[in-house]
This record gives sequence, structure tokens and C-alpha cells, in this order.
Amino acid sequence: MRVVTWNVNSIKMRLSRTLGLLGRHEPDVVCVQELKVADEAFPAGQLEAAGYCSSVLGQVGRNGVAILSRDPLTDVARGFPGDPAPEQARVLSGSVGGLRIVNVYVVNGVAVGAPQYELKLRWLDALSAWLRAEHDRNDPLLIVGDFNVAPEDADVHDPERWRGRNLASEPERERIRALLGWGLVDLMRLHHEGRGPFTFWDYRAGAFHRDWGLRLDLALATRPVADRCTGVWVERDERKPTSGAGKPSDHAPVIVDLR
DNA sequence: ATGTCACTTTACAAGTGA
Repeated sequence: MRVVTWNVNSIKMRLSRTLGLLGRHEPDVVCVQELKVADEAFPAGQLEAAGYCSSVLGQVGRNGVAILSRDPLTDVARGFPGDPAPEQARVLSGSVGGLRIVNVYVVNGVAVGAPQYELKLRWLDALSAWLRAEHDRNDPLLIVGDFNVAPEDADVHDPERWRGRNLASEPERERIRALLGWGLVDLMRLHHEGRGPFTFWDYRAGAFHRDWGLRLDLALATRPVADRCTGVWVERDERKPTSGAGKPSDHAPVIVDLR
């Protein structure tokens, strides 16, 4: 089973590249974030023509998450109980192939101390509380998405420059550690040691060319799923301006293989 | 640190969020 997570930064602008990704990698499930469209404007027809069902939690102009799957999802859930900002479309869950999949687009936070940053911490606390209350760490659960947190110094290109800043600050990292402490495994770290790989490069200042990247897009799984994980990698070419139709997202897809 | 991008709107440029 192959699962992809990708912050597309507008599904409308990235539809052509998304179809290309489906054709090249033939994933079973694709979790996408930052749709920036309402449900009714989601291009479900074109994805269906490519062989994928869509489950969508959209929002006009911002946020928005969807799960594409070869087989239809069952038990689809929009949002999560306890969300401190339930009007923002950030979480969509569904089951397929005996696996519970949770697709998340975590609050960005903007800057340490900003109101959005305080919301980010509360939001992550609520997500953690929901997982602990309504899920079992012994069940097959995979939670993927744009966490907007680089969990460790190895996940940023320049740890000193990023120390204490939004996306890399200690309070955010504590929240990620709380998820891991409950019983989730960071699948990328099963297969890659040391610096990187990164999944996000800012559009500005030639950040991609300079490899000023961060690892913000994560795949976290309970032990039964982690034991089945045969590979995880970043499809870095997808961030290149030249390797697809139209412009790239500022995030690259993360691809997870499960036996 | 900021060589950008995509969105919205009493729209045809400017503000917002990332």
C-alpha cells in the first residue's frame, strides 16, 4: 500500500501536477492539504477520471484538506471534536484497507508570540487529546500531513538560525514529542538518519536553489503500521519549477510504502 | 532573510496568509 501526503498550495493550480504524480507513482491514497477551494469547486471529476475517489473538506480561499483513494473511504470524519478553531478546514479522516488515515493541516503560527502561534499550540494540544481519547495506539493508524513543525534540529537546514523561531520553536516541538510519546512513530526516521530530507522550501530568496529547507510534512504511525513500513521518501523533483506542468507548490510530496 | 505565490475583494490594485 502506497500513501502520499502533499501540501499542494491550491489544488486548482496544482491539478495537472497532481494528476502527473498519480500516474507516475500509482499511490493507493493521497492526502492533500491547502486546497484553497470550497467543496463544490474541488476538481473531483478530473480525479475520478484518473481513477481516484475524493473525500473533501474544503474552505474558500484557504486551508482545506482532501483524501484521494483508489477504493472509496469508509467512516469519513470531517474535523475533530475539541478543535479550538472548528471553522477552519484542517482535518479529514477515513478508513481504507484496514487502516485509519488522518489527514492534517496544522495551524502555521506565523511567528512566536502571535495570536496564531498561541492557537497553534492549543490546536496541537487538542489534536493530541482527541487521539488519546478516541484512538488506540495498538490499532493501525496513520496520521499524515503538513504539521508546520520541524521536529528536531536535523529537520532544518540551519539549526542556529531557526532556533526558537516559528516552525522550530521548543513549545511546538514539545507538542510533536507528545504525539510520539503517546505511541506514534515518525516513519521518515525509520529510514533516514542525519540532516533532512526536507519537504518545504520558501518561495522567496531562492530558498529551493540554496536548499534552505525544512521537514514540515510528516507521516506518523502507530506501531502496527510502522512495522509494515518498507520505505519513505520525499519526491523532491516535484518542487522544481521545470519538472511538471505549471508552477510547483512550496512543499514536495512525501511517499510512504507499507507492505 | 526574503530574489514568491495564490487567494480575496462593493475588484481592474491592494491586502492577507503562508
